[in-house]
Amino acid sequence: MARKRSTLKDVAQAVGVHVSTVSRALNPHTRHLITDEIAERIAQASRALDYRPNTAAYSLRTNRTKTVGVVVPDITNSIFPPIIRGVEDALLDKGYATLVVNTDGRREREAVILDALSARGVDGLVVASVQREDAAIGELAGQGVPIVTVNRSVDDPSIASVVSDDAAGIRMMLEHLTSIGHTRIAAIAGDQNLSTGKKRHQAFVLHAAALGLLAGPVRFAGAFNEDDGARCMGELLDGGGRFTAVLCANDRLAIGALGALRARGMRCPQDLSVTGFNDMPMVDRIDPPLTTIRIQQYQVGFMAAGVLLERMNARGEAPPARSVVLPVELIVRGSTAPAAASKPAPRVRSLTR
Amino acid sequence: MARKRSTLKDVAQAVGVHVSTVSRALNPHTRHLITDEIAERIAQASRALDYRPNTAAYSLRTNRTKTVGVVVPDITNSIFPPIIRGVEDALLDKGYATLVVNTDGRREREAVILDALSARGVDGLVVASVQREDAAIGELAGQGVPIVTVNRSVDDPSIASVVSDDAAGIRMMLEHLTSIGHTRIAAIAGDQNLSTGKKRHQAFVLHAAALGLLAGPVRFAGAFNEDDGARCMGELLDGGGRFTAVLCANDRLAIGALGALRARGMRCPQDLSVTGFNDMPMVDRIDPPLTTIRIQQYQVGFMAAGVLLERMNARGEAPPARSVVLPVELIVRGSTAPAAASKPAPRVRSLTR
DNA sequence: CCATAAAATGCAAACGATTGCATGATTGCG
DNA sequence: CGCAATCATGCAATCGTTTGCATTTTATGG
Repeated sequence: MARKRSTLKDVAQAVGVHVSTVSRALNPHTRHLITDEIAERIAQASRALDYRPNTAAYSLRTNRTKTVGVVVPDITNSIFPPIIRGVEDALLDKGYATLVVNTDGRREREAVILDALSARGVDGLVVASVQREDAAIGELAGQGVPIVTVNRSVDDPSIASVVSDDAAGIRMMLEHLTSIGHTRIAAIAGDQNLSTGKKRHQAFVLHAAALGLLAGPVRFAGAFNEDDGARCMGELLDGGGRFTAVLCANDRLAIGALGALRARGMRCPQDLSVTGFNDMPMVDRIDPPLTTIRIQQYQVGFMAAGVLLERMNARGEAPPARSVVLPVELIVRGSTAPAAASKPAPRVRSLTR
Repeated sequence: MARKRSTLKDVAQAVGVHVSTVSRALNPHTRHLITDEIAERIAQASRALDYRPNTAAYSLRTNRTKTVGVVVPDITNSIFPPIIRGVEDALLDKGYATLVVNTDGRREREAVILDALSARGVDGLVVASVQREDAAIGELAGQGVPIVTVNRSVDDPSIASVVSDDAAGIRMMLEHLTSIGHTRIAAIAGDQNLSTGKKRHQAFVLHAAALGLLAGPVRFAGAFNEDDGARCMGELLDGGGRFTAVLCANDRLAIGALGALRARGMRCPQDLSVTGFNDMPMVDRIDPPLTTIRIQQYQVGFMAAGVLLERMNARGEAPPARSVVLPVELIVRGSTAPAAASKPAPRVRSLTR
């Protein structure tokens, strides 16, 4: 970047030694091969000349790019930036740079994306956009590319992952709801092709039964977004089932659900309690503030980077896939209230159309 | 990344030509030097072998990395992801990868960051974290590094920039407020070392005078965040000046201000109107929904990438610095109401402490 | 049909680092 | 004091591309 970068050769010339000596002196790994005095002079000269190793040359020779790819559905979705931040922070001082790419959840685009990353020869991959069955990921892993999925996981247990404790989160939420008197609980579930969607829904079914409450009607959202949340809430309300709370598979669905509720002139939490999952930024500021499950977004990213480093540094065979699960926390806010104050969902048709 | 990548040599061998011929045939720029028939055979072989050029070797030889750095204060701040997305989208199909780094607004960290980018030899820089006077940026630009600032600009006009029309936004907001009867307007201004803080505040002063209204008390926030917004709002209320609306230099300040307002038992917009700037995601869902100025975040990023490409491709002297200003839009929501309904700020001390 | 210009391809030298091996210097020990 | 072992450094090949120049092939025109 600077006008004229100095190279190993320049430093070697300045000190009067061979370039290989400089290389060794500057590499902590081979530093011990060099006499202290010479090494010191080299260190000084390298500082004086502001020497920076040429990444391209290093990569070409060693076949390591010191770059990792981070694949997310959409960086614009505020669940991901903290995760990315965690990954970057964990990797930066290890000398790794981070290439973030967006798939928009589209399969074809994912192919193009992975192509671009592959062409750049990233040393490893942190993937947040994975589905439960993911051929592309499986193939790459099979080829020996270090991979760790984050936030979501694939069903294949041989792929390392760092996720949040979805099941515990749902259980805690259900316990919270029952503790304030709710017994009829509906759900807006997420995409069952995603581990988060699947796990959360399974937990809902399982723990609802265990707690002896009536799992109410369930709608499955196609995507984890506000529009689908609104649509599902509309369908639930139109469906005529009886319930006093709606458990949503994530915050965005919950936000959409709240919108649909309001559009029909109903109030949360007076008429219906609504819960989310993730504790996205700002959900504490919306109306009503959302009761949700807080996941450790930054930590998840940070740990994923750690697991990835472990795999990238494993010289021989890949270490056994680690599956890290981080604890979650229940955050009670204004969108849930005692069931006593709630009326069952009305059976009336929606007002408009 | 794949087990064993094929190289130019492999393709050359397969076709029975020299590697330089393959190189030329595959490069659109030199493609015309090669006989159509051979070129075609090379194209096929390269496809069959799934040949991908080695980025490291390319970079080493040409001294271009096909990588640009994007420097933001914090990717976690939801104003930036759409900008980054715009940059990435504009650059991806031109074959450029994007390295995003966070400075956290800290100067020392910025140095480290730029170091890391410099070491990686990025071809250009999109900088969103710039201050009005920025030595580091000026120096890099002086060294001939293609740079464009985004969202913010530096005072030095020789640095290219893509920003939103801050002045127009403030004018529109003031016009909106006066149109609904406000005449005494206070302000929470941003950091005057940032172009956005400075420009918006200048516009406030200028247009308030032009509209013949009473620019009320002003507080300067140190950072564009909720905490400082709350603090400033507190000071305004304690200050005892009279005003019916508070114009905040951005949404986060406004959100903090709303919090402080509520903490004192006052209501928005009944007691006081509050306005923001940027139209961040979710500000339409908070309570009350924020009246603000919508900036074209994605477009700003996209255009910045375009300007950068122009500079990176300029072989000889850098083209004259372009300064692009994108239009903004007034979004009226629930946080502003006619002044008639507002009572002047009370002169009482805050309730707690 | 040959000389010559033009077009197509091959050759080889970079780019800047790493690293196995060779060599020269030093040390230790008998 | 000499020989071997050890240590420090130098040598040179290598990674995969690009590209100026040399060389070969083809086309052109007299």
